[in-house]
Parts: sequence; structure tokens; C-alpha cells
Amino acid sequence: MRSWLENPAKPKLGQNLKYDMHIFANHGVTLKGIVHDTLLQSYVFESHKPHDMDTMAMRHLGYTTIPYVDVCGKGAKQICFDQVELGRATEYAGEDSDITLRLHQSMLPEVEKDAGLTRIYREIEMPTMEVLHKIERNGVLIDSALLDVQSGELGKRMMELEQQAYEAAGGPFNLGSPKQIGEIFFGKLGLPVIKKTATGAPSTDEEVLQKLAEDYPLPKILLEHRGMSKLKSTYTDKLPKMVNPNTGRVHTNYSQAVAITGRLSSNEPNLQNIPVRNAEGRRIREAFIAAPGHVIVSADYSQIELRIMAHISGDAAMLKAFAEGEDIHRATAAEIFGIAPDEVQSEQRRYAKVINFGLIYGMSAFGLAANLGIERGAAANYIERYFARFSGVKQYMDNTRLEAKARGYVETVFGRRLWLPEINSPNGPRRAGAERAAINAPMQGTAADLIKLAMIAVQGWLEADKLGTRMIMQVHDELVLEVPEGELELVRVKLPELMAGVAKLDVPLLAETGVGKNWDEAH
DNA sequence: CATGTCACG
DNA sequence: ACGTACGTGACATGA
Repeated sequence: MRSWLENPAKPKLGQNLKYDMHIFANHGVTLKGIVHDTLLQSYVFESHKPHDMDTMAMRHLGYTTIPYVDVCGKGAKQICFDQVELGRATEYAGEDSDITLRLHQSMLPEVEKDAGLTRIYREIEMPTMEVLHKIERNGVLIDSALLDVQSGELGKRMMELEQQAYEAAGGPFNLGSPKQIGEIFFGKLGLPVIKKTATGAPSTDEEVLQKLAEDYPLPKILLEHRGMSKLKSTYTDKLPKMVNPNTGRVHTNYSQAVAITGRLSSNEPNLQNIPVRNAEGRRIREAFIAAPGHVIVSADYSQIELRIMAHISGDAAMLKAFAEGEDIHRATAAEIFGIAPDEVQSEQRRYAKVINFGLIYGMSAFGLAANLGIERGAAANYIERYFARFSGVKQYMDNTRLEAKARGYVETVFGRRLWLPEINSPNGPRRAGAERAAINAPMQGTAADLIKLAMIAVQGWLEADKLGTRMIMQVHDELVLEVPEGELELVRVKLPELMAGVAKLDVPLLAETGVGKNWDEAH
């Protein structure tokens, strides 16, 4: 079938074609002529609903598909599809093709009822799929030897901490078991219960341990052990095991239809949650390296969601701050505290930064108070002062809530629709959650649209100019490239230009780059 | 498979 | 009185 598969004039449609492209590529076949993907149609039409074929067949066609487990079984007794009896395999595969076409015939018209959705589908999601396919195949080079050394160090230190913990607790226990920790803390040692989990058990999360560590020795030991355990099991032990023996690199999968806001997600392994916030964790990034003769270039959007808030709300003070290239948190602090920007103290700037982040998430006075460690009344006061100074933002938030309630969805700048099924729920906490999501979704979603457009532009440029530079990761507001040393100066100029120029908003977009032999240096 | 926890933007 | 910042994925435990 190669000649048909590779013929761009023969149109193809499928469900999650990025997967099929990988299978074909593994066998030296380059799938061409991709015109439609029902996974992406469903995602653009109804991002909050399931996109698996069985569920969609029932939802759109009222049709019950042959369950995969009926054909191949499950668990230890599962067989591979190539072991299925041919007649049965034919029936299953035939249905698969038939249903895909019928889903396409049902969903594409729904997408095309709306010009914005059509654009998101054709100009963003479909091209993004092909970019993601290339990024996934490129993979990332990992210094496994370095991670092995780190694993050894972590393991040694963890064993020391275990002994200390046993002494403090008066006997051995499993440090990885919240249940056993609870029994020792709140039973045996009689420590106070700070908060409870969703199921009513006493919590032993980081916040609780920090609080208890003020008065007792064991929580501190546990905190250090937890941090190391996380690094070791999730990263230093695991990443070397994920290296593909054929390519010598790690190949993540980007899920393009999971996050209801339009963001990507990364899995097996997740390369979007590699530690960065503290020095110990950041060492993991030293193991994300460039091939010989290459460097890692990282480019990230500066304050992308706040810029989008300024654009969407049209708030004059915020637009002005960005237009003049000010430090946005400093400018915010100056407004809230009623002083000149150069009079802002570092503590005041920190407050303003927490408020700015909180706004993006639809914060309450309670949340702000908890985050700043201040009284709720004081937090309410800051919010009030903020909204007095940034009245456009206040108006945007109120309008967004009303719009979400009236229509059941909100939109990104590019017209991506973000549905909020619980916006009119009689359940108060659920409704409040949907209201916060309504505030956040247009900003997070527009940022997702922008970086997808940037990825399409960057990949288009790399191919048009036949460069050796490869895109290797996306982390929501950051693109990571592996660059031949000879192309470094070119990439350092062109990459941020493309990212910043991908759309003309009422605020300037800014992308900042870093370079290094590894991801830590480049960040 | 649910739960608790914690890594990221 | 309740619950409380948005969006993800992965791990270990334990039923």
C-alpha cells in the first residue's frame, strides 16, 4: 500500500492519525495526504467530552461498537491483534474504518457551523498534529550515566534518613505510606491533625509536614525523604529506562485532545513536569543534553497569560505597563500601594506577583490569604484595591462569568470554545469551581493557541530553510530546540521573532531565549 | 483501581 | 456552614 499511503493526492482521514503515522514511520512509510482527524474534530467541537471511538460512536451515531476486549481479551490473557482470527479481525477493523468515516460525516459539519472553530481545527489543530509527530520522533538525548550517579546519591541519603526516621518514631515503618505515617503521627506520637484529606483521613501533605516541622523532628526528616523519593522514582530511576534502544533517545507522546483548555499534555514519560523550582530538582535537567556539535536552545513566552489578560480585558493600566516594557509585578505593586514604581519594596512586589497569579486562576480572598499567609480581611482589601486600579480587569471577570452562565462556554481570542457544564450547577462549590475555570480558560486557552501557532511557524521555517535544527520539546509556554552550533546565531534571532510575531494582539508578545549544553543551562 | 502526594506551567 | 486558584501526569500504597 506504500504508493497510496505516500501519495499526497490520495486523501486520508482517521482517528488519532498521529499514532498511525508513527506505526507507518516505524516501517519506513511516510503517511501523506492527511486531510481529517476525527479525534481533533471532537476535541475542537466538544473538548470536555470523551474522544474515544466507542464513546463517540454511541454519542453521535447511537451505535455500539465491538469492544476491543471482546476481540483481544484483557490483562494477562490479552492477545496481540495479529493473533486474532482473520474473520474476526476483519470485522473489527472494518467497523473501525466505517465508524471513523461516519463520525467524520457527523462532526465536521458541527465544526464548520462556526468560523472560529473551523479555523482552530484546520489552521491550528491539524497542522499541530504533524508538528507533534516530528517532535516525538526527534526525541530528546538523555545522559543516563549522570542520572545513574544521581540515583545512587539519592538512594544513599534516603537510607540515612530512614534510619533517622525509625529512631524518631521509635520503630521501623514505611516512609512512603501516608497511612502508616498517619498512624504514627496522630496515633502513637499524638501530633495535632492540621487538615484532613478528601476522604476524611488526617492529611500528611507537604503543607501539613511543614507546619508540624516547627515543633517536632520527624516531619522534617519525612519532608526531605519525600522530596528525594519523588526525584528518584519518577526521574533519575525512570528516565534511563525510557530510552528507546533504536534511537538512544527518549520519545514522549504529546496528547492533543486531553486538556479541556487546548493545552497539550505529555506522557510516557511526562516531559512537561521535569523539576525546576529548586536546586536539587533542577539537577535532573542537567541530564537533558544536546548531541555532539549541538546546543540546547530554550525559548519561553514572557508573562504570556497576563499579557493575554491585558489584551482580552483591554484594561488601560495593564496595557500601558506592557506597552512600556515595565516589570508587570512592580507596576502592579505601584498601583496597589499607590506609590511610584521605583519606590516598590521587594515584599510589595512579591505580594503583587501572588495577586497577579491569583487573578489568572479566579482567586478568592481565602486563597490569596492562604498563599500570602495573611488574614482573609487583609487579602480582601488587596483584591479590592487591585480592582479599583485595574477596573478593566474587574469588568472582564464579571462579564466572563455572565457570558459563561448565559452560553455555557467561553472562548479564546482565536475562537476556541471552552465548555463549562457545571456553570449553572445547583451545587455551590461545583458552580464556584466552574466560575473560576471560566476566568482562567480564555487565558490558558489563548496561550495554548499562540504556542501551537508558533510551533507551526517554527517547523515551517526549519523545513523551508532545510536547517539541521530540531524542535524537541514543548512545555506550555516554552519551546526547546536542539541546534547545530553553526545555526545557533540564526536560531537565537529568528526563534523569538517567530514566537512573538505569531499574532498581533493589543499587547506586545515577548519570547526570551537561553542556550546551553543541557536544558538546565539553557533555561 | 482508588487514594494521597507531588512534579510542572 | 462549606470549600476555597486553573490545567495536567506519575508514583507508591493498599484494598
